[in-house]
Amino acid sequence: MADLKSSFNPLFLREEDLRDGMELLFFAYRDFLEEADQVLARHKLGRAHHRALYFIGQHPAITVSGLLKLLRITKQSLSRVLADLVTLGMIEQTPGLRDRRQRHLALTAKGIEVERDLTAQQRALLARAYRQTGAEAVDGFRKVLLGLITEGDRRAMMARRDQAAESEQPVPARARVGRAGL
Amino acid sequence: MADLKSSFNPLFLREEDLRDGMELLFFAYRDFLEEADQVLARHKLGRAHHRALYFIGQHPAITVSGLLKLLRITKQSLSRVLADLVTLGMIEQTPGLRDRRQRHLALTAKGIEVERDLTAQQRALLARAYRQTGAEAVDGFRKVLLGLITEGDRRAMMARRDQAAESEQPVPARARVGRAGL
DNA sequence: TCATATATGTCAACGTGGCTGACTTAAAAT
DNA sequence: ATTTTAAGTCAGCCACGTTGACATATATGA
Repeated sequence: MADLKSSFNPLFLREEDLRDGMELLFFAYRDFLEEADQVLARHKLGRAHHRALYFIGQHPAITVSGLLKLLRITKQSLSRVLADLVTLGMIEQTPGLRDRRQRHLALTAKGIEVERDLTAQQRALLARAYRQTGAEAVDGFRKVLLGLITEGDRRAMMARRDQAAESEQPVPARARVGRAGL
Repeated sequence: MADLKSSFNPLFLREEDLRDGMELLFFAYRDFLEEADQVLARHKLGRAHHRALYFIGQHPAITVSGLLKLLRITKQSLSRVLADLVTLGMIEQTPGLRDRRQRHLALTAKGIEVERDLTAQQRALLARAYRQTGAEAVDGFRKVLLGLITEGDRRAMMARRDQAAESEQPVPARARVGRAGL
C-alpha cells in the first residue's frame, strides 16, 4: 500500500491537508485532556499529577529517570509532583535491588483508584471513537501516531506491544475478548 | 467495515489497548510540539503565540471571540498574546463591517512568514508519518481524531473540509497534486 | 582502592501561560 | 431607552515548566 509517487490521491501531502491534520490533532488533544480536568479539580490535582500517575501505572516499578525520559521534563519539575503524590499516599518508592541508588515507583491502592478515576472518561471517549470508526481506522490512527513519535519511544512502544502479545499466547483466545469492559 | 459486535479483533476495547492509544497520543503530541520549540525560542515566542498565529492563519478574518472558542482560553490570556503579536507586527486587527464591535484578525506578511517557519518542521514530520503509513492509515487517523473532538468543532471541521472540496472542483485535477511541496 | 560517573534529591529564582474578579467602552439588539 | 454583546484592561494568583548550583549515596572502571 501507499506508493506515494504513483498515487494521485488528493489527500496526500497537500499543505492544506497537513494543516487539517495538525488542527485535528490539536482539537483532539485539547478535548481529550478536558475529559480529565473536572476529575483533577475534584481531587485537587493538576495535569502534571495525572501524567505521573498514568505513567507509573503503565510502567510498574519505573525508576525516576525512566519517568523523566518519558515525560521529558526536568527532575526538579517532577520531584515536586512526586513529593505531592507520596504525601497523598498515592505512590510508593522502593530502592532498587540491583542498584540501590534507584527509586522504583509504584501506585498504591489509593493511587490506582485515583488513576482509574482520572482516566475513566478518557478511556470512555477513546473507546467511543474507536467503536464509531472501526478496527481499520484504529489501526491507521495508531500507525500515524507511531510515525510521529521519536525513534526511541517508538521502539519502546512496539516492544511493549510485542511482549504483551507474547505473554498472551498461552491465554485462550476467548479470554481476550471477554475483558472488553468499556 | 468494522462491525464491532461480530469482530473478534483483540485490538478492540480492551483496556490495555485503550491505554496504549492514550500513550501514543501523548507521545505524538509531545514530539509534535517539540518540533516547533527551537523555532519558537529563536523568535522569542511562546507556544501560546504559535497557537494564535496558527489559528489566525487557518481562519482568516476570525474574530477575537471566534479565536477564544477555538483555543478555549480566557480573553485575558489571549489578549496578552495578541498584544505581543500586534506589537511585533505579526497580526493586524480590522473592525468588522457589519458589526463594528468585532475585531477581525489577520496575519501580516511577517506573521505569515513566522507562522510558516514555526510549522515547517511540524508539517514535514506529519508529512513523513503520512507517507510512511499510507492513505488508508491517514484516513483512519483523521476519523479517530474527529471522533475525539467535540460536536461543535467536529461539525466545523467537516464543514470546512466539504467547502474546501467544493471550491476545488473547478480546479483541474492535476493542479491539486502539483501543490505537494513537502 | 581511588577516581569518576550516575541516580536521586534539594534550594532558589524565574518565565510562561493559564485562571478569577472587577470594571470600562462602544455598538448592537430588543 | 434599556439590555446584551464584543472587546479590552488592571490586578493578582497558581500550576508547572525552566536554569543553576550543590549534596549524597552508590556503582563502576582504571
